[in-house]
Amino acid sequence: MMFSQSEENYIKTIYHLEADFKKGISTNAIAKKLDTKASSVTDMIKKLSEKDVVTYKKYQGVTLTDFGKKTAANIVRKHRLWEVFLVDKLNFSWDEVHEVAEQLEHIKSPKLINELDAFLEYPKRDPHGDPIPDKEGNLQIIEKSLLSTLKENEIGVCVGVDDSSSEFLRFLDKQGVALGKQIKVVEKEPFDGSLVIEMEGKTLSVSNKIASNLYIQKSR
Amino acid sequence: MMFSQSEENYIKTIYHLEADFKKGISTNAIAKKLDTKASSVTDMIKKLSEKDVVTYKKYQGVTLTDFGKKTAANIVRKHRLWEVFLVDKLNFSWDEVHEVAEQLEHIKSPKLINELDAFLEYPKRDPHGDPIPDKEGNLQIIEKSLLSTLKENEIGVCVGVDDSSSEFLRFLDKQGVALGKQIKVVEKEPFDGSLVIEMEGKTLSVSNKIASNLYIQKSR
DNA sequence: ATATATTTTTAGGTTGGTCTAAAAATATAT
DNA sequence: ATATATTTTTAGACCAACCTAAAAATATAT
Repeated sequence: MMFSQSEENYIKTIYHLEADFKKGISTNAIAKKLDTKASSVTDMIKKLSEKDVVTYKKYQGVTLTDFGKKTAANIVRKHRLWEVFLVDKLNFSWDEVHEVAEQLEHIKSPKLINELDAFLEYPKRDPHGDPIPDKEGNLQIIEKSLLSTLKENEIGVCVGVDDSSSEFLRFLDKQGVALGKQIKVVEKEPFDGSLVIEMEGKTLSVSNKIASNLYIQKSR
Repeated sequence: MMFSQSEENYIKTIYHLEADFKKGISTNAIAKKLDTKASSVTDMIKKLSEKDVVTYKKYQGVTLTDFGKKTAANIVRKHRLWEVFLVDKLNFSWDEVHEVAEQLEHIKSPKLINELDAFLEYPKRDPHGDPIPDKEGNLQIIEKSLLSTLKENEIGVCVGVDDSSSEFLRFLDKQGVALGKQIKVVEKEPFDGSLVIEMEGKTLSVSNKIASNLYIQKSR
């Protein structure tokens, strides 16, 4: 089955929404993510339902079928592999990759994506720490916690970001925060939720907003 | 100015046709190349004319403006750089690259293409020997002659193909013919236009059809 | 429980890119 | 030079993907 770019964008969006909110994704939620109107979403949902990508009952929201999930995982796989390519080979920084990967993910060629995977030496994560689904659509889940949920003296490694907006990522760059770096919570400030952390010997203070968008894999 | 994929395909097609037949490309010629109907071409031509990509007088065919030429060269640049990438980095063979490059050429990101160019070490030719336009749209012309026009005992290097169909390219692969190989015409057979050549010490006979699709840069 | 607000769907319209069929312009042949 | 053939354009339609505005269904508040 072949999908248009537009269809692929809907499929991917529903996939991401399901990861956050389980089943029954609302028309409005999709419309908001894709920056379209609810009526457009209804139209597309009907088409995707015809194609057995989603199950749909009027007014009850939408859920990906197994086929839909697999299709979505494949698009995400392509998106994230391209992101790795852009960062590792073409000197993009992690805040620049998204919009280009949004285009590249729609290129249709199984050989291309398999060869790219091999060329990049089968990466497991994209530049933001998100896992790359394998050919079958399975993706390994990592134990990760928001930095803001760590207790004092807990130690972990930075493995991902929740918000991946350019502003946030550039801010992290400026602070010297990057994936793989070890972080130790030195002190938590109950007043505003900010916390003092230690990273590469240096001590710095991060606001609650930052801490709620940084994922840490706890060491134990 | 931003162009749709469809517009870009028309622009590129007109560019290639102009390279072969100078100015005033006919509606039918474009329709044939793009495998569409003449009426569709007329519609699109009007739009491209509005956007100052082509000059157009009813019934008189179409010619690219300077702006159109530059736009076209940029698309061709992208197409050919991607072809180099596919062959050099992803193990594609020269007969497999075209349709994927047809998709990749529409990706919009100046940074992407400049970094790709650098990553590939500024290649001057694509895998079929065709020149890659530079950022300004200039492309270096090489002195090349069809193998069929060489005289006996003339020597040259294989620098390109005219027909780049998969069948032809795979045939060349089978014969051991590749870009950069030195070829010497040993004998010309006036009867059927076939000729005997010497390549890497081996002697082989090639039909006129082959010889009329292989470009040689003469040594002198 | 009823009224009000919100969400979702329907109905109908727009745009880009395509098509067919017919009309108009140009080219070719005798 | 006129008739015929070919090419090109126009007119009108279709489809995908979007839109607005109104109607229908569902959710919320008192």
